[in-house]
Amino acid sequence: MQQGSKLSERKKKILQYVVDDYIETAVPVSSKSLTEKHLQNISSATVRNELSALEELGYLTQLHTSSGRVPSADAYKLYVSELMVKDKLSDGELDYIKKIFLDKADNMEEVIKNTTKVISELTSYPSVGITAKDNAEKIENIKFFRYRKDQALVLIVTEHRLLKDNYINVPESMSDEQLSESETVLSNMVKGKTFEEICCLEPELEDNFLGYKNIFVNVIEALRAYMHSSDDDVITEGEDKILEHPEYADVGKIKNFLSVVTKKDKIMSLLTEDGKDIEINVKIGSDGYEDIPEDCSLVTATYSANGVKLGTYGVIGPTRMDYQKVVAVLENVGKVLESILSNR
Amino acid sequence: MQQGSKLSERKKKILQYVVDDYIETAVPVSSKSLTEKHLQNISSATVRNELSALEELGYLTQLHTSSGRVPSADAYKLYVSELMVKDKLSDGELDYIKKIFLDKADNMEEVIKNTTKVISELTSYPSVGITAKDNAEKIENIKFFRYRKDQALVLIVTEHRLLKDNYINVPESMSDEQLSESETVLSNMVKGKTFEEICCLEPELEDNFLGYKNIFVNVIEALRAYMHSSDDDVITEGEDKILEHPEYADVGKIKNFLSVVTKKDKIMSLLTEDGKDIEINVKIGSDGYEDIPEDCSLVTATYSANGVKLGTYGVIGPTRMDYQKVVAVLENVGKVLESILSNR
DNA sequence: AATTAGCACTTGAAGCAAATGAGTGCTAAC
DNA sequence: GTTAGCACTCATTTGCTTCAAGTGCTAATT
Repeated sequence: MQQGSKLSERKKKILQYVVDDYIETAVPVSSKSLTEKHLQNISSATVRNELSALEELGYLTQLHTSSGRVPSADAYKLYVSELMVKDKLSDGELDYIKKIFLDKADNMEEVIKNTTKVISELTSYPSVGITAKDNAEKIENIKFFRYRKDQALVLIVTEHRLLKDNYINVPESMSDEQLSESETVLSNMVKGKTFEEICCLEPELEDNFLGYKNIFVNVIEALRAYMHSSDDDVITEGEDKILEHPEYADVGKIKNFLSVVTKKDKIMSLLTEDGKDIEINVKIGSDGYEDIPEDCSLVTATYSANGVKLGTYGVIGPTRMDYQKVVAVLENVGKVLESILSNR
Repeated sequence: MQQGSKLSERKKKILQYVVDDYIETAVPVSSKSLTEKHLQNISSATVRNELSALEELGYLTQLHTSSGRVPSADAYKLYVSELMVKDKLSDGELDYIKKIFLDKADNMEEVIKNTTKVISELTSYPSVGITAKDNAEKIENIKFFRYRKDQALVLIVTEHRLLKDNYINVPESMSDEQLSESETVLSNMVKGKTFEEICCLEPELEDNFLGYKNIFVNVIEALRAYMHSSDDDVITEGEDKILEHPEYADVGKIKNFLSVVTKKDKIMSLLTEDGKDIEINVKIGSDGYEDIPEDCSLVTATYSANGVKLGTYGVIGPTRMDYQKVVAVLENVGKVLESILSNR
């Protein structure tokens, strides 16, 4: 990977203009257009020499000998990390982010859904996200709600979440009092324990369950299933936004794109990584990530609040993507999210 | 609207073959191909005469003078109601339906999600559905679960459902005992009442709330919000399946299609109607429904179990749609659904 | 040594005409 | 009522030319 500093200032400037223009117009950029728009004081021939050098260095490519230049994956990466002028969001956009999260920050599900939604709406690219599911998260309370003779909803309160999608079977012969008692016993037992610790319990082998063994087996089974289910943790939003970009005028490409975005396990593995707070990460398909289509980029940020990792969220779109906007949105969403969740 | 019986048997047969072939191949069908595939005993000239007559009657159209014939909206409607040979699903497909619903029939949400999912997967078209939200559904029980100092989850058990997505604010000053007492009072009060009755209550004006007025106001507010929210009741699945069909090779068309399918209020109004049990209903875009794109069809069925209407589900796709398969899937899903939910 | 003007060369895109062929409609015979 | 036969239509394909945008290279200039 090339170091940006190896390039002369002029080369950097020219490369920046090429990427700027290409992102804006989607048309390969020519030496002539560069001198007309940005570099009136040097001639197109000089620019051609520079472009040729940048091509040699691997930052630019040509579709054919007589076409303008197009940035390479390396160029985009350099652009995001060094060349790009950082964008600021408008006040309206900032207000929009704040409003969304203030309106609906009651439960984690809403927050997470809104995160991908906001990102997708403001960037106009499909967004993806994973919720960090923390094995070390402590359980505070467990409650059963029997809503049918043979079935109960299991409500689990943790440090950061309320889980309410787990169900267990309850023997019809069991009385409400017995169920309530088992709830108390189990609740006391799990209080302060982490998911990991609880999943490792082997109720079959223990004695202190006061006869509620099968209930406990069911609950632990449900917890294990929850911990190992990866599906619900991947959220995508605005997949159809990809259609609005000119490089996706071809149905084959759209299919290819969607076949990746809809594969939750692939998204999962792409987003799972140890990023620091709101550190922007760019992955480009043509750069060896086989789960990202050739002409796509994935730009992500990892969010935390109160030192707890919330998850990794980002945008997936054409390599020719409005990185200025995307980075600005990701950074600001992170800030708002953190500030809102911190003063809970 | 033409009556099928006005057509001679031979015309019906020919029209059926035309629609069959066109659905299969997506290519305008010619007199020659008809005589070769289906009508070896009559000449292509005779078929041409019949086709010409069917065109006169409004069942067929030509793209240009020297192209084959394409069915009109009327032809498709006649095809579905009279001409089409009813398809049977394979044992594998039937097992698939049963398995899905048996695995996850615990809660209504799952059932509903799986309904659209199964329909979409088996037909390979996008599916849509609305859950019948019955004003007259009776509430059996209400429970509060306080998971944070200032907030509680409201669990509502009705005849057919468990609602668990409503939250209320709780004054921090309120003790757990007080909340539990308010729960008992409220639960007794609503037991056996319908949503409609409860939404009409005016807690501000009543006295018998033992000082829990603001909790009750909050709950009723949440219930009203739930009853009036239409968003959650519309479910769509497999929108991307539309890409697999050759008539959607054009991105403009795809956009147009998605702009309709993603508008929940439009879907809502299209699906809201008084259909009988598993009665198949076909709406064709070019037939005056302005919310359906020109070249699209919407095929729906309304499902019930134990005499209670569950909702209306269906498929939206190109007018040139595999109606045989779609109708077979819709009918069978309805049957399985009914049988599973009836012996609860 | 860097810059630039000038020119030859490449190449995709656009436009056009001719050839192709699938399909119809119509007429006259069966 | 059916059918063979033929003229006619029209979208599609193919090959060809022209056009313009853009580069690379060389030689002159600063």
